[in-house]
Amino acid sequence: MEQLWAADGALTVREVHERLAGTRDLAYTTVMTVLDRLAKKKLTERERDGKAWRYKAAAPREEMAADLMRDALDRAGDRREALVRFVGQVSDEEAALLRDALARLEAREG
Amino acid sequence: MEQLWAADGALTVREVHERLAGTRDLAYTTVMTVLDRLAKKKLTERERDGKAWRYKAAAPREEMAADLMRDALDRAGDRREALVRFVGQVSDEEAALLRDALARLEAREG
DNA sequence: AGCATCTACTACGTAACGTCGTAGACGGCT
DNA sequence: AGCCGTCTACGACGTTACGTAGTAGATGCT
Repeated sequence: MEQLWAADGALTVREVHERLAGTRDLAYTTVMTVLDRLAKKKLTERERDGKAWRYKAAAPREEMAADLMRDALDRAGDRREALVRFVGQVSDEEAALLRDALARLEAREG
Repeated sequence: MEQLWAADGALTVREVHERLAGTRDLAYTTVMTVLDRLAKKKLTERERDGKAWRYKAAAPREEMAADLMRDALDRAGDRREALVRFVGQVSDEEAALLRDALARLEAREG
């Protein structure tokens, strides 16, 4: 149900429901409940728009992924070991991306 | 229930149960069920030892963490962006560890 | 044969999640 | 004013995962 991230800005329940109508046949209230629960979990923010709520992702998909990676790392015990294993699993391309990201970080922080 | 990783090698249900007896007051069968379920999920391997099973972690805690990090990354959409955000969240020390791990990888793979 | 040990199977409560329905509030149109 | 459509709030149900545990039955030692 997180294809809401695929959509762009802040959407109302109706809009999300309409966008989903093509691929999935969901009740309007289903979409509502999900959006509401996401909001409760702070994964989504909402603001009033007339009588309706307008939802938008609290953080982009990529931020969520990064958060999950952090969580995983935090449960590792030996961080060094976990990181070593992680980069060992990663594709060459991803390793390059990582190096790049680290380089940028260094540049930004000195 | 994953303090089984804290223990070292392959343990039988009874042994795990005994080790846990100090901190948690669990029924023998509880330990058994958990170990069995972990085995079903391939998180643990078991081999016969007389009539008993002897369980050992299929992968160390750190490997599991690395796997989770991979999973998270795979759900990211834009990997580059996710990695950038991830290194942005990471502590200086962890960034250093990461750099180190990448350097080793490079050395090993050419 | 009897007893201890161990496994397999089942069960129960709780929690999260996807799915949905009903009830009620609010605003526009006639 | 009264009806109708739109939207929300809240509750509900099935499924799955998980922690906990009991019972039944196999197996092996004495």
